[in-house]
Formats: sequence, C-alpha cells, structure tokens
Amino acid sequence: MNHNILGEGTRYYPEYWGSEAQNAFLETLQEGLQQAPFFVPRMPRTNQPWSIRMSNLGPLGWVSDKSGYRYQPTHPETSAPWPQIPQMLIDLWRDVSGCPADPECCLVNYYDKPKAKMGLHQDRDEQAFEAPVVSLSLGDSAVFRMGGPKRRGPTQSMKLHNGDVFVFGGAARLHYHGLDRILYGSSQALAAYPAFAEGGRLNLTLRRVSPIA
DNA sequence: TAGTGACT
DNA sequence: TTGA
Repeated sequence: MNHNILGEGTRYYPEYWGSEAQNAFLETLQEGLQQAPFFVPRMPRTNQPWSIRMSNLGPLGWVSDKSGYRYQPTHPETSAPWPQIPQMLIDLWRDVSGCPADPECCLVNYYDKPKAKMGLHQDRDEQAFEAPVVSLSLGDSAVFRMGGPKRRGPTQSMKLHNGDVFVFGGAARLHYHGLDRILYGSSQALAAYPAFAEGGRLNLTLRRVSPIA
C-alpha cells in the first residue's frame, strides 16, 4: 500500500508562478519588509532561537516568543502594524483556496541559512480550520515533510521548488508537516533582490485566522 | 545538496 | 514545543 503525501485535502501546483509573476511579487515583498523587518522567532519557555527569520503581512501576524504562539496585529519589535497582503497573493488565495473569505495573515518564513529548517508541527493557532493553508515557495528548493494527524506515524517527503504552491485543507488541514532542509544555492530566483541577498528560500503561507461568518 | 523519519 |  503506497500512502501518498498528496492525499485528501492537499493540492500541489508545480510552478504556479513563472518568473515574471515572481519578480513582480518579490519587488512588492521587498518593499513591505522595509516596514516589517524580519525577526528571529524563539521557542516558548526556553527562548531558544529558531534557524529561520520571519515576518508577516496582513491584519494579523503569527509570532512565537518566550510567552508562546499567537496572532497579533503588530510587529513584535517595532509595534508597527503589518503591511498589507499584496493583491497578487489575494488573487492566488481566491484561485486555489476554495474559501469564500479572504486571508488575514501571510506568514513570511525566510530560510536564509544553509542549515535553516523547521521541525514537524501542526498549524493550529487559527480559529478557522475549514479554511486551508496556502503555501508559496520562492528561491531554493526544499525537502518538505508531510505526516498525519498525530505526531508519531508515517510521514512522507517531497521537494518543493521555486514558484510552487502547496495547499493543505480538509482532512490535511491539521496534519503535521515540517521542512527537513533546504537545497541551498539551488535557485537564483532571489539573487536580484537586496533583501534576500543571502539566497535561501522564502515560504509564504496564507491563512484565515478568525472564524468565517 | 541521497533518503530516511520515530523517539525523548 | 514550529527545537535538539
């Protein structure tokens, strides 16, 4: 029996965006990040820093620090509101999410170092599990791992590449997932942008946070 | 630049 | 414990 990572509730759109769309978006993202600079998230309680850098766009941003995980309307270091979610991402959400309500958060994870990764976890801080999580990959390819509803249990890995969109909703909405590692230097897509001069991988995840009326 | 992948 |  060959249980497939692309099971019920997940959808994979290889190279959803070509280079023209990517470049238009990266330009906009770079501007947004001037108002919401990357910060280093930390583990609750231990305060241990993560290997990635993070920012957000939209009315709500997801943050993790010593006091826990939460969504909040402002940047944790500057206290400024997060920049707007670019229209290109709203359009992407409307195209692939199947959700009648627009996203409220775009979490921007920047895997900027060769060793950057993220352990297996659930996205469960939202109040609208009927809306999917929509993930866009830009830059270096990465080894993504998808599991099931419990932390222990079978997992499967797949590569995500520059421009790919991965959607997990339905039965997969609360499934464990993580990022084993990036294939550092595998893409030049970020090279022209000073904000992403280190290269690496950007992952943008669109989420609905509050209940859908 | 493999692929693996559960336990504390 | 979205880490080690």
